[in-house]
Amino acid sequence: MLQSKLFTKTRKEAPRDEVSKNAALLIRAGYVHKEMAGVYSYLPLGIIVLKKIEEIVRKEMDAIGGRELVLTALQRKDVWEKVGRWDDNTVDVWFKTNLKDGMELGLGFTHDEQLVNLLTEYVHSYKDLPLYLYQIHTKFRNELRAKSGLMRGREFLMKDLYSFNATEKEQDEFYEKIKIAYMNIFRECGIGDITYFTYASGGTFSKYSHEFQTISDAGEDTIYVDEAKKIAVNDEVLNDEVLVGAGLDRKDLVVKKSIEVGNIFKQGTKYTDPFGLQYQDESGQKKSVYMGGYGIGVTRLMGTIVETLSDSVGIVWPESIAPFKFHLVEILGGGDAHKVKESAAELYKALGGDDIVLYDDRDLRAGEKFSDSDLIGIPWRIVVSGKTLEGGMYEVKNRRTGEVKMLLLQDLLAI
RNA sequence: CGGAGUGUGGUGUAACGGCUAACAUUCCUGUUUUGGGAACAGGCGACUCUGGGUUCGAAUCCCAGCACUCCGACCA
Repeated sequence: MLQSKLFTKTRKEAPRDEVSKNAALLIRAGYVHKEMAGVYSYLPLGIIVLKKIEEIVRKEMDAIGGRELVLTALQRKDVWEKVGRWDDNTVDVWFKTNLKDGMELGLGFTHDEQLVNLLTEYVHSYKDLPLYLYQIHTKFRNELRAKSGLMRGREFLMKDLYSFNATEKEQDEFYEKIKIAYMNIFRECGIGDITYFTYASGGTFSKYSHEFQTISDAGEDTIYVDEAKKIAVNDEVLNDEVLVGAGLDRKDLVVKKSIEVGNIFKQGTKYTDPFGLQYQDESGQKKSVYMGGYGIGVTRLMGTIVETLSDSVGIVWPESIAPFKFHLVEILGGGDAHKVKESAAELYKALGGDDIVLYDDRDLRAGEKFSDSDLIGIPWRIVVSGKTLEGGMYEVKNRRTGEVKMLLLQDLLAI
């Protein structure tokens, strides 16, 4: 991608009202635009990152039998009334609207009810199970207070998977698989070593749920971490019973602030029973379906990665989700501009072109280009200039470590 | 929803109740430059959040509303 053609612009200063580190950097680097409190538009650079995160999530969900679908953002009142959750006093994050004829609609803040209701038309037999359905979709929540940039928004992207099993045992087996899939996702997104499997308070059905918490001072949660065992307990359920269940000793725990990047719930028949979602087993007997819900805030995950991995001069993307692998920066001054451009264009192709390389072809001074490069945070910066042409090598800088090396083309391609 | 703070060109800031609202940056033209946000010259860009009030006169003082940020509560 030619940087001159990329619809984006960096800025030296973040807007004064954007205090959170993740949003300030993403705005300055041109990934997102703030529309209002808790509501952000994603610019071309931002959508590339978001899509890469989504692809990691999809890959892991598909690997454990997930099937993707998209439910509607507009939701029916009658479906919600079946479980008594339409009332604003019960659910305080509703955004509601009306059809022209006055009928009330809700903008989905979750899709458990809607999906269960939908499945009553499709699931009747043990042969229809198990079923693992997920979507990556915008959620709307009328938060009393949006905050922390992308972390707690009113409109945000979420991956929500729902499991439907014939037996509790089958669900438990799936639950173990999703734990692994989730840790894979966070590891692939570069925050595996600071993200902890965490015991948390449960829903109505199960005693506990589990969360995935990433250590960060910007977090809203407080957790107690056993760093050796890589397990944590949320402050809200810290008691002896939980500690014993988790195999933890109070004296091994350290208290940390953290961001909840994912959570998983066993919901039992909490939703399936009210909707009458049942199946007939081999003997023709009707039985309840066991359900589970598994969420990852995709945009929150993006914010968390920026929040935890960036440094004083800008964002540091892990290679897996960086918008580009290489940032090719040509420096025209002090050399034969024509030759430098020629060399840069050749290298651009050799490295893989449009999707792999962001090519800073803008006619700017070196300092400004380097600053932009640091801010945007692409893993490898490659400088082509009169200097590098002379030596027949390329200057390669690792954004994360800051290490600078002079490499021949073949070594560069091997990165 | 309770408390606090802040609203001035796109962005960051300035302006005693008193001249045509200033400076920097961004952006546009041109010249000269070119390895860590260059220099010079010229130019575009603001009903000072909105509505009332006080005053000869309001960006400035008062009231109300709205927005944003922070703290708290809340967070299936």
